Amino acid sequence: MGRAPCCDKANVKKGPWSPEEDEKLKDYIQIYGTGGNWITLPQKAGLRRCGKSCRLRWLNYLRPNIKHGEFSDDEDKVICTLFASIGSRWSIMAAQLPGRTDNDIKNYWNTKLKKKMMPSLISMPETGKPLHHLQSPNSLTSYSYPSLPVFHNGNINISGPLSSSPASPPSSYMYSTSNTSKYYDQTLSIPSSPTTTTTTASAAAAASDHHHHHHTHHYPVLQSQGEKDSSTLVICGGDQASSSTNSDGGFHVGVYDYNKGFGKNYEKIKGSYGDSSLDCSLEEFKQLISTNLCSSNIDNNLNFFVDDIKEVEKVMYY
DNA sequence: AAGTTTTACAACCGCGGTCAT
DNA sequence: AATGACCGCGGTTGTAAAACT
Repeated sequence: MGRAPCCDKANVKKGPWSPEEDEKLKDYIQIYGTGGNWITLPQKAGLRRCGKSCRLRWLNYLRPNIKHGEFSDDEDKVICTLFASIGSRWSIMAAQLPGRTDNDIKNYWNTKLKKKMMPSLISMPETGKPLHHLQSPNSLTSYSYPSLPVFHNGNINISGPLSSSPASPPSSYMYSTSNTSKYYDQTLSIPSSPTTTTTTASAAAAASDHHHHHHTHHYPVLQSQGEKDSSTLVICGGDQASSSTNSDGGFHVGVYDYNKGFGKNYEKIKGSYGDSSLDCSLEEFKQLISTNLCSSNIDNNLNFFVDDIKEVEKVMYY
């Protein structure tokens, strides 16, 4: 037999939190902490809420040092960078952006950033062959590419820590926003399935998850290599970039120049450029990948892969 | 000014992994 | 070992505010 039920579902309040409830929760946690048990917390704090709801409210809104309001350009870039390499791992992104929550980032991406980026996706003429012929024959559980080219943009360098938090994840996982223009070799070590970690240390925990039974992938980050201040970004989101309704996994790709925006020679995807372009199917994105990478002016010196552990084609492209 | 549509974001839901009983 | 709750995560929904017609 399991534990006792967490709460009386019929007797808990739902919906927006009142200022009084906020105060109660804040006061309680400031005095007693969460005690590592959200389920008993609401009762102790005198709240008619589910523990899960309290946790969410605290983490996303009441917790100290939460940043609200506009995202900076640097934050935009970090989000784009991470989305390009790891997809919708919002909690990992949040770990790289002090004061931002995964929910914040998720909302920001879905409502603003995606729209900002997607209309400029380049769709090249369908002349390139699909990359399936380059697919790795092996079903690998781990990738680690030496000297991977990484993408960078004018401001983001993937190396040093973004924050100086003592709980910073390993530097191999960190992004900085310094303005120096250098190239770095970089892999991201991210478990294919997030493990149970604390929110603040999720990235570190994820990055150090090699011993765990989860598959650990070293995600290459793509960069157009060329002149020193190239700011071309190859966006190729992971499978989790898709909504849950996409059972075959999402894969987003595009080329973005932070200085100029996306190239102007994009074309409509199945004639649906515009608002509906945001709803491009996975196949369209894959096509985009194929055509872009086979025929684009992006340097061929790219490493490219898709995670086939999750039943998406795995491609290595050098 | 009123009605309609769009946007932004807080909160909920459901899932997978973990853990307590 | 089996069962079922807990936890954290990502996706989705609800709704108030803003923008538009």
